[in-house]
Amino acid sequence: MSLISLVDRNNSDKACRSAQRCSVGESLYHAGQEGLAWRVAQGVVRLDMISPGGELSFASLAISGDIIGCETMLFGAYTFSASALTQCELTPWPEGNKDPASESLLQSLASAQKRAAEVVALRGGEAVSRVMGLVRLLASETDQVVLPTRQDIAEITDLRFETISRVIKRLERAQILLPRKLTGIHATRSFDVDFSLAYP
Amino acid sequence: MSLISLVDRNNSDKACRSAQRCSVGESLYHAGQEGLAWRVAQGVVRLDMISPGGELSFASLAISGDIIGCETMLFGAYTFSASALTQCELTPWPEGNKDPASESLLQSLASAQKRAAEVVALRGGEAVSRVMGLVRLLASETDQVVLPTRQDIAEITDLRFETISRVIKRLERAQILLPRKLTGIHATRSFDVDFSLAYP
DNA sequence: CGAGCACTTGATCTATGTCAACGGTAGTGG
DNA sequence: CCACTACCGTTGACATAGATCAAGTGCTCG
Repeated sequence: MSLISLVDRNNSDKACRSAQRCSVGESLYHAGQEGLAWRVAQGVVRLDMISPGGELSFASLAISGDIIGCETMLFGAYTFSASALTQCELTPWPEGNKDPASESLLQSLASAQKRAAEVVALRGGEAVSRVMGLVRLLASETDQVVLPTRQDIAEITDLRFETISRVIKRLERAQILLPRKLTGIHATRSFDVDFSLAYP
Repeated sequence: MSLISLVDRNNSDKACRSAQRCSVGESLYHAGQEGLAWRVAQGVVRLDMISPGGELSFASLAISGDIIGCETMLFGAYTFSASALTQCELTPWPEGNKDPASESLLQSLASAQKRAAEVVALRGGEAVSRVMGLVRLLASETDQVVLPTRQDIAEITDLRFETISRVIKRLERAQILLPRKLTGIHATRSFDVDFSLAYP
């Protein structure tokens, strides 16, 4: 968990009116700021909230199709901070010039509740199954993943990064995760590794 | 976690068109059934989903103001099973005869996301703080709680009931939870105890 | 009375946390 | 170019919170 003051120095936030592509690890917006609501068109977004101690702590995930930041339309400020866990694409919401249709809002509400249940499941049970749960979520439809940092995975699953490191190594040795050093387009950070899932 | 076949034998579900009061522990509806969507007007509801293994596993909480079961309006069946963690009151949703206004849906979406973050927080950190977190959630606005069974608390916080028992006893001895045997109206089960929070 | 359920408590085990050392890869500045 | 710092990741040794197993209490219900 980084201190807010540190996070605030990161000025790479996205805030314009058109569709946005963002790369792994990138910060999208911060709690307390003004801004738009977005639909996650591609990828997985990590949401954090400001804990009583003033640090950012993991709050939830949003994946393809989910709406994030809609609090701004009610309160004029984001409740959560958002960052990209995988490559992702955001489009401003509500879409086009039409009013948010209650049909689509109802769908969003239902899928938000489903998502919540999935995230809750990532924080229960044994370490291996939590990590695999997250990997499956990240890999959904792709079966190729660039994993977030061990620290990110640790905060999402409520484990320690050393544990995550050991778990992932174990999965590699068991040939369940098959690493491939990234050479091409996707590699944004030196330590990025592309994994395929042997048994998705 | 009980098997579905066992749970299905419980026929005490609520399903009529008017406001419903339900007492602690009562089952409200089951995943897969048809039924209405509800607004939780009072109390706290536990939602479970059917895990891969076929058992019911804790999915989320809904508290005063939240909308539950709205999936039925889209899919014709509940995704989750619901049961009352505290005394609670449900009103059919959408309210009255009006269409679900997109304003109120937007609010519901935002508060669902907030709720998700709260539930996630109940599954991280030390045992004591998880339990206290839940107790505070249950006691919000009342500072008097009838706790759910240790087993319920255990499933919500991803701990074991023996651990919950030890934690609660510890909090009692530290005078943070002040037990009072229930005599009156609220006691629905022999083992119910009313707690006040010393430092809410 | 016996069976069932919720709870308590002790003894012991273990998965995960904690601490610490080390390697690889930028990036920065002299 | 090299030294230096800052991350990210791996691995070992050891500590511990919580899990597991087991026994026992009190209450209710038939």
